[in-house]
Amino acid sequence: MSVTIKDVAKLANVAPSTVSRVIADSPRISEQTKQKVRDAMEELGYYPNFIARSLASRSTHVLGLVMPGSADVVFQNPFFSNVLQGLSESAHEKKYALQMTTGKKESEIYNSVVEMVQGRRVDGIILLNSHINDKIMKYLLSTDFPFVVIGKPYENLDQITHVDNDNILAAREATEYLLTLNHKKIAFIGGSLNLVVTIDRLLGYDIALRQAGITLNSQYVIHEEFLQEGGREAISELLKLSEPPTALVVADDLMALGVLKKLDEYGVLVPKDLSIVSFNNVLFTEMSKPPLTSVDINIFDLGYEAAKNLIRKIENPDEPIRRIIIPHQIVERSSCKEYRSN
Amino acid sequence: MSVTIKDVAKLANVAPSTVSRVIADSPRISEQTKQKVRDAMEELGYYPNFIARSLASRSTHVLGLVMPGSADVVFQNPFFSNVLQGLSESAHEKKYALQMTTGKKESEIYNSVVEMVQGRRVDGIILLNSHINDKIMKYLLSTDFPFVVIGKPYENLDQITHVDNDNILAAREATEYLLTLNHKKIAFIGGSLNLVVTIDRLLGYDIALRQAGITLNSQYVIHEEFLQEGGREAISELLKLSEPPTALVVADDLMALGVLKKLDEYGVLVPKDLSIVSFNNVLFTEMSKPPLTSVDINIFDLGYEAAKNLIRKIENPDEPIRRIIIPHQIVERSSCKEYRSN
DNA sequence: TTGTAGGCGTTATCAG
DNA sequence: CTGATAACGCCTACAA
Repeated sequence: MSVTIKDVAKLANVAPSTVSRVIADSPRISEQTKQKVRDAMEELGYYPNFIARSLASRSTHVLGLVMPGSADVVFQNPFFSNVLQGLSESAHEKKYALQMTTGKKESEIYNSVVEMVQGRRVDGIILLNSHINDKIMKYLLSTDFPFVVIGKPYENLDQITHVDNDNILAAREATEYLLTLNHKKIAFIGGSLNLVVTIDRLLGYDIALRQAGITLNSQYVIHEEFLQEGGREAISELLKLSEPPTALVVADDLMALGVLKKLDEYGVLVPKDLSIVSFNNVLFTEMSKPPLTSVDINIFDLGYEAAKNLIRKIENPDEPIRRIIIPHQIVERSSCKEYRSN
Repeated sequence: MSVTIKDVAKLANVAPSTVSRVIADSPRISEQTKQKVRDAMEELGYYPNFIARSLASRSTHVLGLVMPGSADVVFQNPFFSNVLQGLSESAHEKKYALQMTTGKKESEIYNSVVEMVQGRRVDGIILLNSHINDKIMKYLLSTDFPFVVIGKPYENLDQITHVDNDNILAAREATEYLLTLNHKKIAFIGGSLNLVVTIDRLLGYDIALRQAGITLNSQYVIHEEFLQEGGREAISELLKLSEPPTALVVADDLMALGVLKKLDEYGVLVPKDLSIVSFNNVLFTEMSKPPLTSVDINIFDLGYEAAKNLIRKIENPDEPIRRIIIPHQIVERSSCKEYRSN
């Protein structure tokens, strides 16, 4: 069928094993024969068969990416494209391919992962969306198959290499930014408490308030899905309060966009009546009306580092467990304003 | 190392080939031995090695997705996540994995594709972003390796299975919609003319105008990248005209968002002063201010059908070339208004 | 219905 | 520095 190592060997008058060595650029082959073999490869249009190579070398040079359920809203979030871009670029630089797996239900995804791992389809795995009680993480940990998580594992922190932001600090800073602007009544709108990101950002918010001597008002904390629809629901509840907040910490840009929309419907002006700071700093934050002040978490880097460290781990089993923290910074735009009590 | 077909064979007291047949659920094996073998597999925790299976059967059950350059703006477009979602779901249903390949430059991407194909890494390939003079398409065509394109090939239309919208019609309808609202001065803002989508949408726009007896004003046609930044550049040129348009056909939602932003800066009100209809109907169209009237092209389906038809083609080489057209429909929101001349 | 043996295209381990 | 030869784990005639 297609041209194999044997054909090349024959044409170059060497043994197949020699050709193999030339492919690997082994230093123990004379430049002369190398050239001879390369010419033969060229002439025949030879390309190594990756599958055969994988089988023999027991490594695929493929990274597996576990995606949120295909019906999942997370998919729609620009966050996703951004990590993917980082992962993709990093993998490509190191000559690794990226393979993704999905499923509709959690259990389906779990099975896909098991198949990937046991079936030796990939050399390592990247986990997105760290949440409480993650079975996949536990499984991976039990098989000690190379993997990294983007975000922060809920358990076994010191046994899992992960790439994350310091979300506690980030949320704290975001909240402090609002406090600096003289806001006292600051609400928090976040996604599901099953997600570790939500937990961390809520924590940071809480810490900032405490330090400012403000006790957390439980009516000011709302959890919705990380989707704009969620943000919209949340807002009406807040506005009904007898003492509505003057500022909002929103855990995701897309949600913030929904909030903005809803506020507009209610005739609430941003930032005049209400200030908003959100997270992620995705593309459209500067396109919204008003442009959103958002915490840039450098999503691309999250992906880039994740792939990079996974590959490290694959190629060097003794690589220590690492916790990589990607820096963040508040990007000020026009959704916040100093509060004046009159 | 890990448990193989031989271990199972031994435990079940059968030959390895029998185990192989049980895996393939061959009808020529008695239910009795099947059960016996399955029990053994269960007991040993056996999982077939995909790599070995691929090598022997000469098929990988992997689809290759060729992505735009990793630095490319297209990556940022929600369009991308949406096709991916469709591809992913479809592939998963048929038990195929999805593998992506990137590169920064066109040539790098080309090489990745050749490697994928010659290296037998994948069983078929999905091409995104059809443009003029696509070398990858030509290469694939020359090797008659299974592939489908999402969008419309520029050449060899009848030799390439592709999944597309009727973009000419869609653009025509979008323009007619504006004409119905009494607009006469309608401008077109599109992406690069290298992209077939742009060509088609421009064509549809032109047809609609002609039919309405309006001759195309070349100053009304502007091409920019499919990114919001592009949209913003475009707008200032238009507003400088002595007879600025009263309506805009914008070839992409993200661009339209940029346009909206720019218009806002210039104090132009939408839809009062200017009507806008755009394409794709991605998530944020309903979140913008004002919500955008957009042509829904059912992006998910584009992806879903692409994967589905590629798999068909892989599993049945005699499958005819197909042209699959995904329907579209205008979703009316608040960015268009009837034009009154006074 | 089941077993035997060879092959898929490489890499790896020995020799030499 | 290079050549045999045996894996890698599974599939598939062919034989029984």
